[in-house]
Parts: sequence; structure tokens; C-alpha cells
Amino acid sequence: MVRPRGEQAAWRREQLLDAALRMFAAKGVDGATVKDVAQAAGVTPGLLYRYFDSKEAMVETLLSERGFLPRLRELRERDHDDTRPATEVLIGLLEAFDRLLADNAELMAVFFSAAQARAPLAGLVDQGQRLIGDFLAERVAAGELRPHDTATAARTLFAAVAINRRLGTPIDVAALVGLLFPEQG
Amino acid sequence: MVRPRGEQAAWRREQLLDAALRMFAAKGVDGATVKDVAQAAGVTPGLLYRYFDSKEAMVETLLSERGFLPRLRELRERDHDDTRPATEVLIGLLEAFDRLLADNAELMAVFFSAAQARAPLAGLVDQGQRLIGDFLAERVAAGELRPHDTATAARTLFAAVAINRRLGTPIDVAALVGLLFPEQG
Amino acid sequence: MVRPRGEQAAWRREQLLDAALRMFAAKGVDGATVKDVAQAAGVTPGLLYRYFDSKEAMVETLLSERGFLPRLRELRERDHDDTRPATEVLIGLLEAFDRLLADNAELMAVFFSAAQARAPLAGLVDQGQRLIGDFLAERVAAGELRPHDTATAARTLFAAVAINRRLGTPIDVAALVGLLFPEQG
Amino acid sequence: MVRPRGEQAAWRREQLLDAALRMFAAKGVDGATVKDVAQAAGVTPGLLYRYFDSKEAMVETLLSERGFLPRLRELRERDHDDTRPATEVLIGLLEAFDRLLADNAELMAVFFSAAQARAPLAGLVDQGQRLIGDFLAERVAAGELRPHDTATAARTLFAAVAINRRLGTPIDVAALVGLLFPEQG
DNA sequence: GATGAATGAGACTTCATTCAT
DNA sequence: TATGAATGAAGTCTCATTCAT
Repeated sequence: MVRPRGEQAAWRREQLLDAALRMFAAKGVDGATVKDVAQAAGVTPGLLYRYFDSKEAMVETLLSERGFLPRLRELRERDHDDTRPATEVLIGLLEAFDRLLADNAELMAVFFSAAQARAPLAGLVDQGQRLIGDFLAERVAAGELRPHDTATAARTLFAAVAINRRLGTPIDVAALVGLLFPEQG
Repeated sequence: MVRPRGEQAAWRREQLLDAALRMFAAKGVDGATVKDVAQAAGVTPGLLYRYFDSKEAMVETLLSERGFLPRLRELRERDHDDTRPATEVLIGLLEAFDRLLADNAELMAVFFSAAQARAPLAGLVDQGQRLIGDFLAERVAAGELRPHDTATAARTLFAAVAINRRLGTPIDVAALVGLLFPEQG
Repeated sequence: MVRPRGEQAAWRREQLLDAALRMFAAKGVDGATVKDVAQAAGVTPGLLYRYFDSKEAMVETLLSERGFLPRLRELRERDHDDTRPATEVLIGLLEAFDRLLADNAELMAVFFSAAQARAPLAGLVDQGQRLIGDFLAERVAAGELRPHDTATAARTLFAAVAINRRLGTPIDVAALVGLLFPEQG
Repeated sequence: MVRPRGEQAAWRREQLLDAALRMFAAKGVDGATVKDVAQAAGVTPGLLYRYFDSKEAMVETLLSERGFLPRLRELRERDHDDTRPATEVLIGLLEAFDRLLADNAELMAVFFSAAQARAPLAGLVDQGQRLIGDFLAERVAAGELRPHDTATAARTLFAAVAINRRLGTPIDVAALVGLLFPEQG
């Protein structure tokens, strides 16, 4: 297929992905029809096929191009050599992460809805946990935090933020950190 | 419609639900066809409609009749007046909970797959968190555990167990509890 | 796919093939829609898919199950040890062949229309030519016919009958045979 | 619609017809898309519609403008008062005809593929048979060939050449003529 | 109680055609 | 003249659901 090129084409492509994201999140990947997506974008269904090979391809594009990983990496780099106290940095990190999930609630929904999308979801979780775990290990190594099972701690922190955000009942990150590192408060 | 009655009918009904659960978990609610379910049960599609109004009704029945709540309630009652140390009981509780999720992996999948299943899922989480939260509060009141944000702690513990079980990477419950209550070890 | 079984199912299957043959012949394989075929059979399009995997499969079934080869073989066997004069038998053979094509005009049309159906068509021609060629060779060997290029003769006789039948301008078989074997008249 | 004029326009028109012929022959008239044709011509689909009303119109143009008749007429005129022996001229005539079909294999394919192309095909056959029939009649009248059913002979010769060329198994024209006119060898 | 042929609605997708640029 | 984004109609196929047996 010859895909449209040029500036306007790029814009249209993004617009279609936006619409797809919205509909897939709202109705589930299977529940939303190509017609739904087209209507949401204000075009006719046929047009989608000038930009994507299939509905399935739209989902994949969404998952890969709009995945969390790029933004997760940003987070990692930004907070890398922060000199503030560990708990403060950790709170910032978790809040940023929570915000990331909040901003991408629709994408989250697609992650959960996409039929065989267990892999990308696991990848997200894995990356997030590693990000936090590495940070904890650093600060333990630096003697700032008491020695502890940093891997389990990371998984726990991550899980607490993620599942509660997903359920629309965001957790108080400061309280969460205070729970695991009371001595630091 | 006249629904079948009697002993054999009840058995068949359960059999159909079993098949539905299996197929819905394996292929997603939308991905599994009525024919899939019928085949899995060794009957023909038409028969399903003598036991359920629609495919949709099968999902709802699964979600309500086979929900976690009954088994959650069992957990709550069983461990109510346990006299062992708090962390020990907590570990037992979380492990039981983890097992519950493991035993019902298929049901979990349906919970996540069914578009309209957000509410029941939230209910499960809510109940689980309350169960743990109440227990923590009890033991804080009894002076056994240090005063802390028991609600947040409950949500955290629950989340850590649930999400990791869901992802097929179960967490070490003892380590988890040790993380939140190190002084108790 | 579980294909219908039983007597009525077999009947329906044939009925659908009949309808398909009719429509494919009338409008061409590409020109006739599944809906056309279904309507011609007095059913809904969906039903076709209980009996055939796809439209393409219908064409293939038509070409293989309703091919000419079985009937060609009958011809061959029937006239094998005929003791009448060669030209008389030959005329009978060609007439039978002409009738075969006439009776299956629709199938012929499908043969010509089916996208990549060059192979079956070539097969038909090949068989027909061989049938005639073998007969001629026999009678030459028996000294009844003058020695000649029997292969070319067979191809010629076959072609003359076939193409003219196809074009709706059937040829006079006796005249045709008289042309090639004037001494025998 | 204003059709392009001028020299370049005429050239482009031919180029588009070339591309159409190529694609229609390769994939069948229904199988080849307008986009296929445009791509084969190195232009975009929209352009076709400045030169032709529709895809259908392209087929018709191909059938009428690129028909065999003009070249058939050439043949007729060229060999009109040939003084060579009848069989020799006949062989030349059939060979020229065979070559004509070979050169236009693609056009032949379109003739067979296009649903509505029965008429032009019949016309071709008719013209070809007449051409040969007239020649035979001439030579019979001149006393050079024995009296025979020249019409049937013409149809037979024509059919033998045409069908075998179409099937990619060209016939030996000299052998063919020798078959019908052995006394002339 | 159980079957499975049949339906009807709708899903995804393709493609000839148009039209603003 | 030429482009190619966009449309609308239609095509193939799937599937939840019904119903005569």
C-alpha cells in the first residue's frame, strides 16, 4: 500500500489514531468498530485503510507508537542524579508515574483490552518496576536507605500506584512512601 | 421461555458455565463465540439458549455467580479471631488471597476482558482491601502494630499481590509483609 | 468447520452448487456475488458458509466435482470396442462430446471465467484430445484408416467441435469427419 | 468532461491503454483494479478518468480499438491474388493468423475474461473463418482444390489454430493442412 | 431436552470514482 | 495536466440467535 505522505497526511494519521484510541478505550478493542473510529474522526471507514492495513494494525500502532516506554525513559533520565533525599525523589517519581498513567488512561484501557496484548502490558510493568528498583538500590548502596528487598519494594510501589490509578481510585503517594520508609519521614 | 428444571438441568447449567468460563478466559469474551462455548461443553449452540437468554447473560452470570465475593467472605470469617502474631496472620491472609486469585485465573481474565466488568472488578478490589484494612486496624487498636495509615497499607498489600498474580509473576508474600512491618519480623 | 451431514444436507449442497453454477455462468465468477448465488438458491448468504468455506471454495468444488472428466471417461469406455466403421464411431464420439459440452454450457462458461482456471480447462482439452487420438490410432493400426498424424487430427477434431459449441455455432460433425476422411464416406 | 487534446495527450492515452491491456490480461478484467492499471502506467488513478469515462470504457476501447479486425483485413488484402499453390498459401495464411493470435495473447485473454466480450470474440472468429473460407472457395472454383465443404473446412482450420494457441500448445500448421488436403502434398 | 439448519444484522475490507488543489 | 485524499457502495464473511423437528 502506498501510504499518504506529507504534512497533512501525518496530521490525519495522528487524528485517526486519536480517534481509535478514544473508541478502543471506551468500548474495548473488539467492541469498537472501524465505523466507530471513522465516525469519531469524522471520516468514512474506507479512509482508515489508506493509513493502516487493518483494524488490527491500528491497535498495534497505538500500542507501539503511543506506548509508555518512551515517556518512562524520560522519567528515568530526568531523575537520575537527583540530590534530594531519597523519599522526596521517590515521591516525585511515583507521582510522575501516576500522572503518566492518568494522562494515558485511555491507552491503559487499550492495553488491558487488546486481545493478546499481555506482552506489552508486562513490558510496561517490567520497565516501571525496574526504574523504581534501580533507584532504591542506588540509595541503599549510598547508605541513605536501610538495606531491604528493593525488588519487592519496587514491585509493591509500582503495583499500588498502577492498580489504583487504573481503578480510578488514585493512591496518596506520600502516604505510600511513608509506609515503606517511615524512618525517613 | 421455559427453563429446564431438575437435577440434570442444574448440572448442565454448571457445565455450560464451566465451558463459558474456559472459553471466555482463553479467547476473551468477544473473541470466544457461542459456538466455541457450545463445542467446549460438547453440545450444540442452540442448547445454550435454553439455559441463558444470551451470550451477554452468560457473562453476567459468570461474573455474579462465580464472583470472588463468596470466597472472600469465607476468608474474612475464617481468620477473624486469630490469635497468632499479626504478621503471621497477615501473611496467611495474603497467601490465601493470592491462591484465590490463582485458582480463579480464568475468572480474572474474564473480569479484565469483559467490557462491562469494571464494576465487579472494583467491587472485588474494594472488598479485598477492606478485609485487609479491617484486620490491620484491629491489630493497631490492639497495640500490636504501630499506628499507621491502615487504608493505604491495605490497598498497597492488595495491589501488590493482585497485579503480580495477574501478570503471572506472583510476589513473595512474606517479603512483602516484611517490607511494611520490618519491626515485627 | 462442521459441515452439515445427512440426506437433506446433501440435497441442499447440490442445490447451492446448482445456483452457483447458474450464476457464475451467467455473470462470470467475479461478476456474480455470493448474494446472487444465495438469492438464486432462495437462501441467505450466510448459509453458503455452512456448506463451503468461501466463494472461492465453491468455484473449486464446481470445477472438480462437476468437471467433465468423469463423463469423458464414460465416453471412452462406452465406445471402446465398437465394431462399426471408424467414421461412424468417430461421428458418434464427436456428437457425444458435442452434446456433453452443450449439456454443460454453464460449466464451460465457468471454466472460461474462473480466474486461474487455465489448468482445469487444459485438462479437459487434453483428455478429450487423447480420447479421440487413441481411437484414431487404433483404427489406423487396424488398417481401417489411412496412416496419418493422428495427434494433430485429434486436436483438430476436438477444437472444431469445442470452439464452435462454445460460440453457440455448433458444427456439423458428419461434415467435419467427411472432411478429414473423405475416402471412408 | 474536457478530454485532453494534442500530441502528448494521444501518447498518454495509448500508454494508458497499454497498461490496461497488460493488467487486464494478467489479472483478468475484474481482478485488475484501476489502481493496478494506473501504477502500471506510472500515473495516479485519477488521471485515468480524464482519458476514459470508466474502467468499463477502457475495456470497451481496448476491445474495439485494439481488436483483431484491422490486422485481419490486412491479411485478407495481402494474400488476395497469390499465385502459389493453394496449400502453400493456406499454410502462410494460417501461420500469419497464428502469429496474430500469439502477438495478441494479452488481448485474447481480455476477450476471454471480459464478461461482455462474447460478441467481439464471435466477430473475430467469424471474420477469420470467412477469410479462410473465401480463399478455399476461390481455389475450388479455380479447380485447384477438390470440391468440399469449404465453410466447415474453414471453421475447422480456424478452430484448430485458435484454441491451441489460446491454450499455449500451438499446432503444426503444415501438418494440419496436410491432414485436410493430403492429395496436394 | 436437544439439535443444527437457517437467518439477519453487522463487521471488516476493497475499490471505482470524484474533486479540490 | 496531474495528483491523491476522500467517499460511498458494495462485497465477503462471521456470528448471536431462532425454531422446526
